[in-house]
Amino acid sequence: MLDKHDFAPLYIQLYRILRKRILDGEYKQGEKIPSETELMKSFQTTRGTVRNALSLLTSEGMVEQVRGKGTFVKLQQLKYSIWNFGGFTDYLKSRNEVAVSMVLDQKTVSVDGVDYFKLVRARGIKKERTVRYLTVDTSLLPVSLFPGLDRYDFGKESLYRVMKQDYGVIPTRAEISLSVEPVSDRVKDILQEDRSLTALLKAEGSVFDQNNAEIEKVSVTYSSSVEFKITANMA
Amino acid sequence: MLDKHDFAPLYIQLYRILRKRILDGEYKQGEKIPSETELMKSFQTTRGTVRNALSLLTSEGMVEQVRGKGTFVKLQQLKYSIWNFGGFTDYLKSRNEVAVSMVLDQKTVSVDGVDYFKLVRARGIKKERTVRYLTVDTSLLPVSLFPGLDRYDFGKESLYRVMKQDYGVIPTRAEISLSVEPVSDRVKDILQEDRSLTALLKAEGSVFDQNNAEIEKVSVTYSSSVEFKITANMA
DNA sequence: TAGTGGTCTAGACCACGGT
DNA sequence: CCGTGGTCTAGACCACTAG
Repeated sequence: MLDKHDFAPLYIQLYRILRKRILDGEYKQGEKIPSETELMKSFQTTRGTVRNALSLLTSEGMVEQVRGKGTFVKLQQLKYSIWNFGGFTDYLKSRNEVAVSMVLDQKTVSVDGVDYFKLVRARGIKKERTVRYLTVDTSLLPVSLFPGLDRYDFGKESLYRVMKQDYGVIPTRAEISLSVEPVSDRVKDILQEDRSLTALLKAEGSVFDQNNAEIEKVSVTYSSSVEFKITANMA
Repeated sequence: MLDKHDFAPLYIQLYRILRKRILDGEYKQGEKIPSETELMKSFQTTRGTVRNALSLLTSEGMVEQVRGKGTFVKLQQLKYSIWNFGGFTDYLKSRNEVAVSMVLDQKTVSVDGVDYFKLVRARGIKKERTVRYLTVDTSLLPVSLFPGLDRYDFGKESLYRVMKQDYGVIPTRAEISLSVEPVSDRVKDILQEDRSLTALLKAEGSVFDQNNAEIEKVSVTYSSSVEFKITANMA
């Protein structure tokens, strides 16, 4: 049931409930979920609120609404085999590579009145005696969620391991926008790119936890030697 | 003024009007546009309709709504978040845009002893009288799977519609590799990119049907105004 | 305090799909 | 025909911003 006095708006509460049911398999892939009218009644709310919740799910690609028929679970989750989001270190370990991180900058910044811990790292792999950096990452982590994060040495610690084990925050979903961006000479040198090259692939977005709270704003510039592969299901 | 008997819903009409004013510079970058209440009055409609229109502009990144202050023009280069594979036409239709295709090349080629129908198209949207091309696509379709495909005019037909309806082939999965690639002046001109720009985002890969048979080799070059968005689940 | 956008209610009519 | 989602109306109260 929805709680009028909850911190979150009703439509967000409903959205979370429906989302959980889908992810838990209560509503299965391709199946019809209750109609807007049914949701209205069972959650004792109005259609506007129900539609706000459903429009969130629709924009996330989790359900599809069809006029005259109903709302169906889509769950076409774009899978990707790609670096970084959700486990650079783990990914490399599974490939029998040794991950290395170099902290380029580390400080507290304020954006729109919110304090963030800003972490800029070059990340790559070590082979024999040589290190090859593959990405330059900038992470913004809310101080409110991760107090004392500046105590860690992220040249040695994995950020995601700390988030999970020491703060109990589990990265669950990432919304990422890709673009081609000009890069500075400094970044080119770090990634061992030729100075004559002008632009690199950049991924920018947010990472969310299981409660759909934004836990990290992230921006990653990829070396041209990285292959960015994704698999998309379009059923 | 909005027309109740128009083909398009009121909020789409209002959305188009506001978008035009922004693109024409009537509302300038960073400026405040009329409040929801003012729009209600001047267009003789209700707040729900106004908010539907504004939420379209917001999701496109053309305006930003700030509680207590107002709605401001963002205009960070209008970005289209497009997932091209599996439904360029459908995607645009869902946004009430008109998709346009221009065939740049069309012939039969042989690769490794296999015959393919090669189709090169520029694809984009039409607004009023102007066409804006967003991608340049190259498709290689096996002649064995699609005999007689050269009869179609893909300046008018949707390739995926023909594949599904006329050949019963349903695109199900795509494996795509992203990279930053130098582009020719010809492509720059088509996508209305500055000549000084050197590289664009390119997606290259294969599309498979429900039986996991490769039905299309594809290569897409994206205009820099396209925002390539993905959602990744990392659970 | 006045104005803004954020949320919510309680209705209404419509176009569409399936019976 | 009925049920579905799509659109629209006409209000309401709230939290936030600014003068």
